[in-house]
Amino acid sequence: MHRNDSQRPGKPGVPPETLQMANNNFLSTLSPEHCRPLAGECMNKLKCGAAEAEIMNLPERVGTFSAIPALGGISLPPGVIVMTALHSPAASAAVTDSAFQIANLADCPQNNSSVSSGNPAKKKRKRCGVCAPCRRLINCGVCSSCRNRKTGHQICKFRKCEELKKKPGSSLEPPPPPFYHFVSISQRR
DNA sequence: AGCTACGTGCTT
DNA sequence: AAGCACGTAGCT
Repeated sequence: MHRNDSQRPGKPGVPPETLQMANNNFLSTLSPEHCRPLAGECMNKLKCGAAEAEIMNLPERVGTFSAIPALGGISLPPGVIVMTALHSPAASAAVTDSAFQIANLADCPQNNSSVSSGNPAKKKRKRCGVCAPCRRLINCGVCSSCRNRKTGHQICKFRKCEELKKKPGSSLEPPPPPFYHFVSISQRR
């Protein structure tokens, strides 16, 4: 049958083609469960252990700024908007409320120790983790890459990183340095 | 050891 | 040019 090897069993009655892509395909919420999609793969896998803990604890800690260790646990009045430059993994993780920041964090060069030196020439590139395809969590199951998974060894076409689609040499834009993130502590009073 | 998926050459 | 097939890097 057409059971794709990458489709999770999920609901028995639902054929793979009718997977609610909009629901689970993106990291819209932050929970360990959501971060454990098919094939045991989760974007860049949140390797920053401490930072991950910060993320998970965030909801309980919003309100005072103890949620941002980098700020030293400062308490701020409601309505204050904090602008953080995500240079510090800890700070970025603490203010994270979207997959963008998570991916950014996991993808930060400081944490990329795998390609640690030597010849960058022949190394495999890694997905950026922030583009729409990268944020997609579930294979479509119908594209050629999904169907030819056994022989093709390619990721679902809808999940193929935009950066990896480009030729290795053609990354015109250097990575944007600090990514400013606005946090509204209390939207309204 | 096994799996996923990037890189690349070949085919269409 | 696009798609397919294969080797293998990188990771668990």
